[in-house]
Amino acid sequence: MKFEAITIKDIAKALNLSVSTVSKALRGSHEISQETKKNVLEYARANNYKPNPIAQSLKRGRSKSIGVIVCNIDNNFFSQAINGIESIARQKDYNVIITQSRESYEREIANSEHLSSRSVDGLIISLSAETRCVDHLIKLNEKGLPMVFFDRITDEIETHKVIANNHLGAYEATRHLLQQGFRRIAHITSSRSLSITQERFEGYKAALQDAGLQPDPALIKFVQHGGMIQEETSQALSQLLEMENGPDAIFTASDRLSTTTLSLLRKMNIEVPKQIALVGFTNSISADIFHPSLTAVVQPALEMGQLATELLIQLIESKRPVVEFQKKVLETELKIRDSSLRPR
Amino acid sequence: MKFEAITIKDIAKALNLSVSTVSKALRGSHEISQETKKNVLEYARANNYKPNPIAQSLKRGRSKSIGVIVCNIDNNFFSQAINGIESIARQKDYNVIITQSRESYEREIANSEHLSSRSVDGLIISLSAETRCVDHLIKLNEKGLPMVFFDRITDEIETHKVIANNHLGAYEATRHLLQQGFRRIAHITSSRSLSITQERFEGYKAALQDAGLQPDPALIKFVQHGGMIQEETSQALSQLLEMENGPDAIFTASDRLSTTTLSLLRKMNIEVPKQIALVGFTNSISADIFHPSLTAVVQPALEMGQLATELLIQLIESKRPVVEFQKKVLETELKIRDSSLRPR
DNA sequence: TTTTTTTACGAAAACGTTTGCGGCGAAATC
DNA sequence: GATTTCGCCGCAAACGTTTTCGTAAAAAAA
Repeated sequence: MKFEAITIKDIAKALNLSVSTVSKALRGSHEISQETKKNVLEYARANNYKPNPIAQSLKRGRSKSIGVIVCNIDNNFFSQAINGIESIARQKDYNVIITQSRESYEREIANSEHLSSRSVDGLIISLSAETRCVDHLIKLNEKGLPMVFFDRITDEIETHKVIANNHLGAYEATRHLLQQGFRRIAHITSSRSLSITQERFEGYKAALQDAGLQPDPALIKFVQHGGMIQEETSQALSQLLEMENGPDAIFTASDRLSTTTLSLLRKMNIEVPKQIALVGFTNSISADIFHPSLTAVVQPALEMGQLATELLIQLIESKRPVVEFQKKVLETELKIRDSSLRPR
Repeated sequence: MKFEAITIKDIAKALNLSVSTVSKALRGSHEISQETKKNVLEYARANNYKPNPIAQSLKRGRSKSIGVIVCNIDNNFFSQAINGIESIARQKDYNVIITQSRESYEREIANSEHLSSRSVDGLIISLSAETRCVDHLIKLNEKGLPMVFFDRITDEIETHKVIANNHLGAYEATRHLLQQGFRRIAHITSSRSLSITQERFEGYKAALQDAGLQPDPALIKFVQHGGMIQEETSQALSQLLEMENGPDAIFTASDRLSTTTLSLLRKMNIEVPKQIALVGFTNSISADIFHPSLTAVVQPALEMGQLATELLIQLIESKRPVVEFQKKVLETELKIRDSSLRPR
């Protein structure tokens, strides 16, 4: 509110009461008579009184808001997760401040410090691709700021975590390609430092090994910024295509990476899946109208966001310090479409 | 910060100064000696002092934050616009609180009130599809809360507005279809109450009329929630397809509507553009890997977000009340791809 | 030396709340 | 009738700042 904005003081003056009485009446304290309460509540409602959250924050030391740090909003997985976060937060009367690291370590630090100094009551965070060191978060955590990690997590901080079953998701995707008869399956993935990268990589390798194949290092490409910088993806893809004994299929390990790879293959006039098959992690709602429609490992993004938020609020509102932390693993779903089907 | 968090008081105590002196020193006031300033600054830096923004907000009556209300984050146009908003905001040291109306009038009201009571310094808003009455915003505006509309605007409030050239964008899209030889061009669009709906509708009609054609009301479908509810889109599309003299092309007027329509057509095994051509408004970065690749009117979403934010901050920081308001119109771009090409 | 100006700092109020504590009148207990 | 209890309310401090005003001491002017 800018101009007027009625305060407790105004109510007190109007009703000939003290501010403390009004405050207590509004909060329904037992030490205020029914009649006074009624008067105050009525007057408050009639004049559209809204407590000033800034003052409340200052006084109570909590802001009823939670901060979110993701690498990028403009990404189906994260925007869906944010929908989940928002739905729970609004239900529990918290509000949400969203920030983007854009895969930059610097910005992740800046955002986390900014949020904490703005007194968010807790943090939901998915690490940036550049992040190798989480000291900035450890510091905040030690100061008592509750936090929950989701998707891209770290082992260095003990707190609740929510992830998809990346290992199994990647395993199933790779196995599916193997079942279709592909043998030279390349893997384009994100920064090596990311937990999701490692987990999905392991799943990929496990599937190959279970099929009696050795992973070929030449077929594995790490893209530093997870597809945010198209040039990086393009370079990785070109290297694969220039091999004398190149891949007959590609498994891409992140949302942006998958769409970019498909787009690049199309620009190069490489037919999918005829020349190269493709399976990717993606939460794009348009995967079925791609050309070809894209076989995808989809994560329960909405549920992950919801769960992370529930855990965070639990942490925030817990009376005694929480010492037992959970790592929730939600299942992915493999949606088989055209891009991975062996042409007869 | 939770536990410790060093305050001005702590600095004052440590340096044997008063709080006011420290405060002034930190802000570089001229009435503090160089030496004291140096001491204070040094101590502050050494102990990682960060002013408490909550206290500052309370004192100064401004929060250095701006609120954003869009219908849906999970939408390319809006997530790109938000990227633009965030980039300018961070540059000018504001932070951004994002909320979603999800096309609901109720939630738009709730969000706007919540944001204003949280003392955002200004509002950037794109109206929901359900919104017919903007009294809630008029009230806030009259109270002195600066606001800027973008994309889905209203004539009932005098303030800065940022839109794309919807009329021309729609005109060009329709003309392109006409040039390709299509004659029965349907139009699937959002809620009638939306400014973008009207502007795009007018552009569509103008193109038809300039080609000597009369718009056929039977070919025009208004979808209440702008494609957020798939069933609504599906129904509109079915009605078009069941006509005895149905359309040979469709022009969809919003992001979600376009992808949903393409998806539905594919599910129905209707070939695009062979049986029906398609042009849509969309900012999807994947439009070129759709099947078929989608001819699209794309809006300068990022720039729109940036411009809206610049205008808002201008409004917020202006000394005297602004009375002259601008309506910025940015040009769209028609990206011609396969979905609209007349098969030979 | 006395007066004026300047410099450098502190006291205190204010922003809008919440909350512990003390007080006062009336009812209840003895 | 004196004491205790209890219901109801106000005072004042506190949260961390910013800002106005007052005032010492030092410097400059007389």
